[in-house]
Amino acid sequence: MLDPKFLRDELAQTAQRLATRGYTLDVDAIAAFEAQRKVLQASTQDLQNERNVRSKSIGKAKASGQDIAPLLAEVGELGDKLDAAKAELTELLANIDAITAGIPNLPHESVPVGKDEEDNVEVSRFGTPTTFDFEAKDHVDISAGLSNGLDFDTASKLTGSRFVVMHSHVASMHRALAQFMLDKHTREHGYAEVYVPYLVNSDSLYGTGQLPKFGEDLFHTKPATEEGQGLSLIPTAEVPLTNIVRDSIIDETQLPIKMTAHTPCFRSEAGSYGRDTRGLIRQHQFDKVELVQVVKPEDSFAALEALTGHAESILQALELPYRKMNLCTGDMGFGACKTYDLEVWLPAQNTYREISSCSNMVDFQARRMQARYRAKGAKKPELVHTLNGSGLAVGRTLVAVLENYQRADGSVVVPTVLRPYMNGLEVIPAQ
RNA sequence: GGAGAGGUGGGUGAGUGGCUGAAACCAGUUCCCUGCUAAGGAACCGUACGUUAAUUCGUACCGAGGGUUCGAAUCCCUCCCUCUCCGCCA
Repeated sequence: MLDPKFLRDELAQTAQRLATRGYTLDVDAIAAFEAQRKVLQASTQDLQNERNVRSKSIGKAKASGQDIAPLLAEVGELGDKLDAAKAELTELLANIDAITAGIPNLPHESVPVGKDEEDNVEVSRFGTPTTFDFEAKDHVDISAGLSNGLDFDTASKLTGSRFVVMHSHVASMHRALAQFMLDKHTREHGYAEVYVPYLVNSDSLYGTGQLPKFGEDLFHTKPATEEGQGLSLIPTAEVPLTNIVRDSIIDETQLPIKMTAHTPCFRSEAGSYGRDTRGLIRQHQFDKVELVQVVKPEDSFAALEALTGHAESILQALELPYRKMNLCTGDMGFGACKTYDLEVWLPAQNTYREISSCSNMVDFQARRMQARYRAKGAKKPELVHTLNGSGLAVGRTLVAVLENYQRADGSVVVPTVLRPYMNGLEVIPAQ
């Protein structure tokens, strides 16, 4: 959510900046609603003041034994007028809320202006794309030669499409990857490990920006109605981790807060029917190790660089070739002010694919969550800045390892850093 | 799931219809006294929105949402959460 004052005062400028990300701000509607709001709010408060004053005088009159009947008669129609004004104001505020809650974040000035992923800007590259002196297989074919490591048929029997069952060494490598990531972030990068619920309420989803606009991307435990309090499966650990600081005022000395969690993530993938139907790339359920930081406003852009570096360090340790992209205005997520995507090299697809997305949300989520901190000596608490990033998506990392570490005989080498987590196994043998 | 008790400001905790935006204590901030590895005294000390020259004034908020009333932290209803006992269970 944007600063309502800024939105009001800099309406034209806001509209212009939002246009770069393909969002059309209804300037006229907002201006009209705001003008109404100001008048209506003032008049409603005046009515309330009058009622308070009169009620108080009734109380005093009664206490001193006077007859209060005439006073009561005077107040008669005040209540009706007040109720009407309140109702009108409530409706107006709801209308304004509906608009502002759906406005995406403003892009940072360092974000390239562009329409879609074609306009993202490559920042850096690590490693050189893996090449083979045999025809590279994709992870589905590779795993088929490894005791059916990835078993999509059984998963579709159990549940449906876009789910997977993993077997034996592949399952254990999947676990090893998550363990390795958590260990690295907690031991080397200063993140505190956190275990969180996988079901969250709608307040949490509103706080991080999934609601009210993107409810259809989530799995809900019961139909999400307007009043519904049904729980939803988390689409990312960003939701529970970030909402830990919702509705709280943090002492300055507690910042920065750096948290990491390994969780499954559940996404309905409603808008991607034909895309990535093969393999592990786009699943309804996947594991991810998430990084979240809560920082002081002046630190957030430096924190984004650091956090992205933490995610990169996993790819580097696994010696997977990747590139770092600065997302353009048109390709960024709803709440992001600036985002780096990390894209890993997938030989079979002969391309780079997203494996991590690291964003600085600045005060966008903090304002929705009312997450603030108090600086020493400051009278007013100030909104914190929040950041999050995948460190990394475990399923896609498994894909990248299988494809980049495959050998001509169908076996797959286990990356050195994972071997301690896999009982010293050096190679997953072909069947 | 059953029975009972509760949810008040950073913390503890008063407050059952008006003089309570909220006692008291602790923590915190500032000042005074004192000079020493302590203590004593005083003041300040919630958040948001609107308004103002202003820390001025106004409005709202005592788990959330409704209701009763001229007036609700206080009464009624619904929901959420916490605690105790019982049941069940990984």
